Order: sequence, then structure tokens, then C-alpha cells
Amino acid sequence: MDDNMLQPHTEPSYVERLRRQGVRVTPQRLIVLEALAAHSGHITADEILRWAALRYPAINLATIYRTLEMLISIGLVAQSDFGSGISYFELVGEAPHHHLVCEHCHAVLEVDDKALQPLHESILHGYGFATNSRHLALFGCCQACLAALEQSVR
Amino acid sequence: MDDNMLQPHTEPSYVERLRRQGVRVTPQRLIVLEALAAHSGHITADEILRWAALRYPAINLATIYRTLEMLISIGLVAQSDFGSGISYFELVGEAPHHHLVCEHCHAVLEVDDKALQPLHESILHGYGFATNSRHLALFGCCQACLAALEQSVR
DNA sequence: GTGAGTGCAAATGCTTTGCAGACGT
DNA sequence: ACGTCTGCAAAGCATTTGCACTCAC
Repeated sequence: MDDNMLQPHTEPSYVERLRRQGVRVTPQRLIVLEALAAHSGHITADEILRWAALRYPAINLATIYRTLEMLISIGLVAQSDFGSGISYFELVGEAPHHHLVCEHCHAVLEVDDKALQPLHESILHGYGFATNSRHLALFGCCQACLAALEQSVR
Repeated sequence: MDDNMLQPHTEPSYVERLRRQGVRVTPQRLIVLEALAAHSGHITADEILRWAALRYPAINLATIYRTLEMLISIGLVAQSDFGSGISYFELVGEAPHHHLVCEHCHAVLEVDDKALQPLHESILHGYGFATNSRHLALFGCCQACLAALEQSVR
């Protein structure tokens, strides 16, 4: 199959990175990567399926899960479970960041890892535990819901 | 049924707290509370079932889930999903704390909430997001696995 | 006595797996 | 051509739900 036809928007580096890992470059894998790239943030397996099916209707959910598993194992993708029982996937980018998950409206904000540097250090020193700087999830209540809650109290 | 026979080890305050909420006090509910109290840390629904079945064989998993849901809704129990797709439950105690989940050996350490105070504040100020002080889960690598990894590199 | 709570069994939803066939190398 | 990868269908697993019965109040 013609690579150029199917991955016009894919960073060529991904193809190389797959090859370098000794795994085969297939249209399905490129499409999963494109789906991840298109949704700069987090995306579920099912969302990848629906997005991919637009251009490659025959693609199968099992293939997507297997592809994601492979991409995670080679460090190209990070998986986060926001406590919902549903896994979210995203490309591992240059800048590590984390997620603030609102327990009320389920919105997900991203936090730059720099903001958590003091946390990493205090936990490393206090507990000898090296927190992962790639995909933490912090739960709480976002600004909008905080405001709404305050309103209802009055 | 005789409460005293079935909840000799249960804090009487739990019975009162249930009554105060207007929910019925049943042996199943007391046993779930005892199971949670017996495992001071985190425990899965299935572990509660096995523990409870020792003294009350007829108890059912669905009942345990429904009981946990109720206990969470009245604030007696906290639920954490450590990214494994399995929920862990624990009694909400006096001192808020969080969990450090080792991605290698799956050990779970507890962190006092005080250690995260700077984090709460910096996120509140920087993002207007009020992080939950009850059940955060932080992922990373524990001391033992860090040491083991260092060994293997040499 | 009444309705909240329970047990049972079946259903749900996400994810994984077995296997035969397809395709990247 | 070889062996990896895919599609399909079925299984797994934690959790939820519908319903008739039971028991705490």
C-alpha cells in the first residue's frame, strides 16, 4: 500500500521510529498515530475507532488496542485512566504534562510538569518514590464547577 | 437481627452515622464496613466479598457494590482507581492521604496530605482548580524498584 | 405492614484473546 | 516466501441492573 496516500499528515519520524523498533509499518498503525496526533489531547480507543473508520472503514477495535499496546511499549504513547474505567491515550510529546480531572463535569485540564517539580522533589525526598513525570492524574473540582457550587450554596 | 452479634468489632459510630442518614442498618452493610475497617488500607470489592463471606456466606457482590456506592455518597468511603481498571475502596479517616502507586511492582504507599499542600496551592492559584485532598493517586517507581533498576543497568 | 434493601441472574461496556487469512518485509 | 499483523467472533472481567422476595423499621 502507498504510504504517501495514507499518511500525508503523519510525521515521517513516526514511520522511522516504527521501523527502528523492528515493527511493521501498516496503514492501520499510521492511522492510529494520525488519530492521536489529530486529537492533541487525550482520546479513547473508541474515539480512535470512529475517527479512523472515516478513512479506513475496515479497521477493527482489537487492532486499535493491539496497536496502542505496541505504541505504549515503545514509549510513543501514554495511557491514562482518569478513574472512569475508560482508558485515554495520547502521544508522548516533548513537554511532560499532567491532567486535572474535574469530578463534577469531567473536564480535563492539562498542567505543565514544571508546576509539579516541587511535588516530585518533596515526594522523592520524603518517600524515596520517583513520581512519573509523564502521566499523573489529579482529581478535584474545576473553576466553573467551583463557581457553580458557590452559587448553589447562597 | 441482633446488631451486637454481627458487629462486635464495628465502631458504634458507624451505626449511628447510617441511622442519621436515614438508611437502614443491615448486617450486610455492617460487614462491609467491618471489612473496610479490617483492611486499614485499600481493598477491592472482590476482597470485601471474600472477607465478608467468611462470616456471612449468603452475601452477594451486587450488594457490596450497592453498599459501597451508598457509603461513598454519604462520604464514609473513598474510591480510588489506580489506573488498573479495578476500584479500591477505603474508609475516609481523619487524616487525608494519597497513594503512590509503583508502576513496576504495583506496591501502594500512602502519602500524608500535608506533603501535598504546596501542590494544592500552586494548582489552585495557577489553574483555578481545587484538587481533591481525599484520594489522589500518583504513579511512579518505588524505592525498591528504583534500586533494582539501577542494579540491572550496571 | 410497608418500602428500602437483598439475592440471583442476566446484561453491560471496555478490553483481550484465539484463530485463520492477509500483507509488509 | 516468511512471519507478523489483521479482522472477526467469542471470551473475560469488573461492575450494573431488573425483578421478585425479604427484613429493618
